[in-house]
Amino acid sequence: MTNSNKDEDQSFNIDKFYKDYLKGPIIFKKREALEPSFIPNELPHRDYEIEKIAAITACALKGDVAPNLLCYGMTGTGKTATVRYISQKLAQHCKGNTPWWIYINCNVVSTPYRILAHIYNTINQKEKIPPTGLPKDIIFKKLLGLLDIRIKHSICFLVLDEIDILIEKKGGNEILYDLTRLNENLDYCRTSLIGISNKLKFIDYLDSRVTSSLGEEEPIVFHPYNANQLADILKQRAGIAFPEGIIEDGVIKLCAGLAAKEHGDARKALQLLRKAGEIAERRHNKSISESHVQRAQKDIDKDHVVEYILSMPLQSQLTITAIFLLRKYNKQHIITSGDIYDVHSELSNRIPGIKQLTKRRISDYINELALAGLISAITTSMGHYGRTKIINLDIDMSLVERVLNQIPKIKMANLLNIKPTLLQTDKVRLKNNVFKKLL
DNA sequence: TATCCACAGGAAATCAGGGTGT
DNA sequence: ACACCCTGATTTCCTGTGGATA
Repeated sequence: MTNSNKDEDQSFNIDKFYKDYLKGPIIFKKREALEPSFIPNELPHRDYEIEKIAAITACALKGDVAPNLLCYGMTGTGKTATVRYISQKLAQHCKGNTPWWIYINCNVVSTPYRILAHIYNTINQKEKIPPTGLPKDIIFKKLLGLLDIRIKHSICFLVLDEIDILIEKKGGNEILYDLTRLNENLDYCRTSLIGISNKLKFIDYLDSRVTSSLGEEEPIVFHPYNANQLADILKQRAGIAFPEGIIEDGVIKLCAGLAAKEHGDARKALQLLRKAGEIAERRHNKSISESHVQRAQKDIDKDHVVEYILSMPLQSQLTITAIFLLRKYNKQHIITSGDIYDVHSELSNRIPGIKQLTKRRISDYINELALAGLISAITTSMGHYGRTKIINLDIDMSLVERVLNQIPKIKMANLLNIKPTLLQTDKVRLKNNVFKKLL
């Protein structure tokens, strides 16, 4: 994995490991069946939603444009899967002009320019639009031409997944408006938009010009699955993914129950089952038991934290390092955003090529960390002593230390062993005493 | 009751780094 | 070489704020 555990792993023998691995019992028959991208032949408990979307999109079979459409629902309620399922079915029943489906995940393809370029590049694999450099209106015109020439008299569905993220950014409303007006500028081809959103309230931020066009049809709401429904989904997928008799009694129920607690997230349920299977596989067990699921649950939470921290920009990692140090060297100390700023400044001075940031920027980083659930930050007024955020680390200190140690620049500068100068002053001690009284 | 602290957080501007066509 | 484009990160500028204190 990393070279940080070198000492413990000295005796690791990779050849033996692979040989043993192959000798172990077969747990998976088809692992992909548990992946979020897998679309099964049947989607249990989504009949109502399938029927509605099928009704709205059916006119594409006769070559007519379908009205634009919005799908709402929390993560793991089957929105994307349902839309993909419909696209497959529609293609099966189409004679002649099969509609095009272009998927855009607005979390990945996140700017107006890139959305236009992505659509263009999906249709035209030969001559691609560069990732940056051209004016937007040029791309728009090129796209119009391409749609008329390549797609001609067919229908093109543009699926905007996680559309709420697009709206939050500047220019999001404009690009949506442009996309809703594509048909007015096209001679032959016709396009329909399907927006998929995790948030219900995102429609409030929508430009009224966009709302009227995107809200032609009543939005389709995907309700969370309950534990029984999740169990049905798991049984179906487990039947594909595992050979018979691998799963012990109660495993499905446990996965379903755990995921039902998290707003009925089917993705989480499937992830649990897959992870449990992988743990069983690694331990050379012949079947998957409830203890594997419990272990999987713990691993998933930890993995999430580790992955998140490692994927953050260095400045953000330094912010959490600052919080870590404040906690490490003074357990009683109340941490405020000002403290974090001071320590962050001290740390950034120790890493070559890293700029000291402003308070404003640190404030944003603190909010991001809080949003990710790594810390909690509560704005509190200390009266005469000002208004600030009181910050607490919400994850295990030893886990933070281990992860931060994996970041080369932090490890090299030995940041985790620096006692912040801030904590060595009397100023902070006095402030801390006043704050404690007030709280 | 006015004051004042230490920020919160919105909006717009700026900068650097990727690119374009001419 | 040059003028221009797009993006993401950050800075600058700004107004707002809850409640202990004088």
